[in-house]
Amino acid sequence: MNISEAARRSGLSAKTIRYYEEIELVSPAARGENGYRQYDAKAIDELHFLARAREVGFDLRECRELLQLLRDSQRRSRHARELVLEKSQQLQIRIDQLVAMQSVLEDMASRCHGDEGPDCAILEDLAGHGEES
Amino acid sequence: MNISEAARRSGLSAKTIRYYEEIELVSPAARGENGYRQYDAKAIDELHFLARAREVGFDLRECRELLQLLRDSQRRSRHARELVLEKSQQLQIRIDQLVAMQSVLEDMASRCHGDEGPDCAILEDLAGHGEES
DNA sequence: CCTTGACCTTCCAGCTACTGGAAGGTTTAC
DNA sequence: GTAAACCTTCCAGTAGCTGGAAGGTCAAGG
Repeated sequence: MNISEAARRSGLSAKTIRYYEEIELVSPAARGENGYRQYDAKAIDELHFLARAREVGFDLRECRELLQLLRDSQRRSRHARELVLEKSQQLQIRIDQLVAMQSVLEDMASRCHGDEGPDCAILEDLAGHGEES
Repeated sequence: MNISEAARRSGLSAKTIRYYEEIELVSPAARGENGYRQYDAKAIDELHFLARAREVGFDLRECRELLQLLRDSQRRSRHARELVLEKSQQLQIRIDQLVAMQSVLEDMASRCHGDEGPDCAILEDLAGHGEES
């Protein structure tokens, strides 16, 4: 199977697959006579695993760790679970930040006329006249 | 006022202030005899405005636009309001994504023993045996 | 047999928004 | 006098790709 088919099946782009090989996240693909990369089911599984791990928020360093666990028959599931719970906490922190940011935006928008005149609560807010925390 | 004091008052780092000048987000600072950058209250106001805009999620391109509005006495507050509401929607989309990612993580963690053995619902999930959407 | 289009290869550049660090000049305090 | 704490510029690196150029390969149609 060539790289574009591997891309289609794994959920990664061909570019990304080459990139993952370059940074040695996955082992170098086998090559056909013509120099084209060849992928078998096992290789696709690893690529798909990476795509899924990225989708739920793991960065490439963490993906590397997860992939090692996947390959290691001596692994402890506690290890994977810790990685997942830590990531979940990180996401929670980020979510809280975004929610807070959004509520500031909504508050500003609600106090802005949003008309054709220059008076604007938003710009006044951002300029921060009056509040210093 | 020197750059480190400007940094302290605006909420940006000195590095960031120099960077904003380099990319012409702010106009070049005045210089003292010794070549040091000098900041007055007006300059601080703009830097502080940028710090606040960044905090609520605007990227530098958007900050540039907001800064133009701040400076423009002919502005329409509708314009600023649109920017804010659009950004709020973008944040909502990102929040929804993160919440979905987190719920996948929590679900996986809940089904993993997290013990010293190799059996791991998380790794099985990520490997995606059985589901193809 | 030739061409056309869709593949594939490598390599280099660019994106966002900074941050770190080197090398060197200045100012201030003791 | 000297050490600490400023300041300057410039270059490199971060994350995770993505786009594009230049060129090789392959399958189908005329």
